[in-house]
Amino acid sequence: MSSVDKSLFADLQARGLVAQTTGAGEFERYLDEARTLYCGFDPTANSLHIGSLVPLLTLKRFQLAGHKPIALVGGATGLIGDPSFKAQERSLNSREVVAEWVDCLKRQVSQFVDFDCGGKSAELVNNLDWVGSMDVLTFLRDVGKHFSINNMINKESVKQRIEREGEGISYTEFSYMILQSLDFAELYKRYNCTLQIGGSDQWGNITGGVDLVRRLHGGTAHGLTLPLVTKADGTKFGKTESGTIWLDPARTSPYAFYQFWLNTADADVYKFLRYFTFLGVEDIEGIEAGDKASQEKPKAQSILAKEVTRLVHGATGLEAAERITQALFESSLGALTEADLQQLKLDGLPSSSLRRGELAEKPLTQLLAEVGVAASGKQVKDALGRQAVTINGEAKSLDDNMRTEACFSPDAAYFGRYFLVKVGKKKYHLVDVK
RNA sequence: GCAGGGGUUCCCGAGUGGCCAAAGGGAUCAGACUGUAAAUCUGACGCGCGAGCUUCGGUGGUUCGAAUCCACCCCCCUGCACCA
Repeated sequence: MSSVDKSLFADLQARGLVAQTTGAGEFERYLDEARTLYCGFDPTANSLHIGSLVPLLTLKRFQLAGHKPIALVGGATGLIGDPSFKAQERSLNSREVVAEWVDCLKRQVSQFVDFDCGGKSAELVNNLDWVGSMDVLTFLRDVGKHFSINNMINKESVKQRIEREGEGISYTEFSYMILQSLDFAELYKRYNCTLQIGGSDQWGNITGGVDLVRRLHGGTAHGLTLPLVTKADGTKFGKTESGTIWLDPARTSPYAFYQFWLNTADADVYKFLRYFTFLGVEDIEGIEAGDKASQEKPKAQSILAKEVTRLVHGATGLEAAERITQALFESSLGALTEADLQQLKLDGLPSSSLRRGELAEKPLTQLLAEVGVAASGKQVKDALGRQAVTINGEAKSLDDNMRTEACFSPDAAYFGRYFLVKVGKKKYHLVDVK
C-alpha cells in the first residue's frame, strides 16, 4: 500500500501549474488516492523541446507524490497532426519518419520518470498499438458515434480554423480529437488510468476523452491542464536566435541549454523556478526575497539554469556547461590550458577546424558566416564595424576584414592552433587551425 | 466543375508599370547603458568586404522598363453544383 502525498495539488497550485481541472471542487479530493495518469507527446520532430518540459516534469511530480504515470507517445496521432490552436493545416509526415521520431521520443521521455519503483512504476505506450489496427467501420460505429459534430465545431481550439477567412481544417485534423479521446478510453481500460494532463491547449481534447471514457466504459475520468508558458515581454518562450531549445543534447548542447536559462528575464525567473524545478515553493520565495533585498545581480537565474540543466542533461552535462561558462565569462581566456580548450570542444562549445590554407582567400565576413558564428556576412560586417568581433581577446575592425590570415596568425594562436572567436557579447566559437 | 477571393522578403502586412531590394509592425542581430537582465536609445535586417547579383506561387509574353499588365499552370480559401 503506497502512500499518497495529499499536498500535491496544493503544491501544483502554489507553483501556478494548474490551469484548469475537471470536477470543480472535487478534483483535489480525487487525488487523495493513488491514481494512474497519462500525458501524450506527439512526434513532430526527432526531439522534444523545452515546451514539453512542464508536462514531463509534472508527470514526475505526480509520481513522486505516489501516483502512477504513463507517458504516451503518439505514433498514431503524430500521423494526423493536432489542429488545436494551430493557425494552419499542417503537412503530413511519412509513416517511416514518424516511426523513427517515436523511437527518439520514447528514449527522451523515459529519462524523466521512474520505471522501476513498484506499484507506481511508469509505463510507456504508443497509441499506434491500438489505433493502427482499428478498422474504419469499428472506428466510425463504436467511437465516432459518441461524438457530436455540433459539439466539436464549437470547441475553442478549432474555432479560428473554422471561422477565419483564408484558413480551413481538413477532416483528417478535425478527427484528431477523437483519436486522443480514444487513447484516454483505451488507457482507462488497460491501466485504469483516470487522469490526463496536458497543456492548456489540450483542454478540448482532454474533456473529449473524459466524455468518451464515460460513454464507452461508464467510468469517471478527470483532466488537468497546465498553463501555457509565457514570457513577460510577450515573445515566444523557448526560442532564441539560433532556434528552438531542444532536449536532445545533439541538437542543443548542454552549454547552450544552460545559457538559455541563465538569460531568463527577471520578470520570468521566479515563475520559471516554480515551473521547471523541484525546489520547494518556500525556497523559491526565499530566493526571490533575497534577490529583492540585495542590490546585486539576482541569484535566481543561475539557480534555475543549474537545476534545469541537471534535470535534463544530468550532473555531467551540467558540469560541462558550467565549465564552459566559467571559462568564457568569468576567467580570462589566456588562463585556459590546452586540455581546457580541448575539453570545451567536447563539452559542446561550438567549434570547427580549418586548414591554414583555407584562410588566405576568404574575408572574415565569409569565414565567420560559414563557420556559423553569424547568420550572414552582413552581420559580421556590422559587428566588425562596432568592434564586436574578438579573436583571442583582440578586437578586430573592418580594416581586418580582408586580412583573415593575419587575424589567425600562428603567433596569436593559443598553443599554436586554437582561436576563440567572439561575436557580440555572448557568442563564442572555437576555431582549430591546422 | 462553376463563381468569387487570395499566394509579397522569418512572421503579419503595404505596394497595382519606372522614384522597389520593395512602406509599416513584430521577431532577430550588433552597439550604448547594464547584471551574459528589463526598459530605453542607435544601427543592421535577400545575398555579396566590394563592384554587383538574385527575389514578390510557377512558366511564358507585352514593354525601353513588371511584384505590378496579359496568357496558361500550380496551390489555398469561400460559396454553389455534383455526390450522398
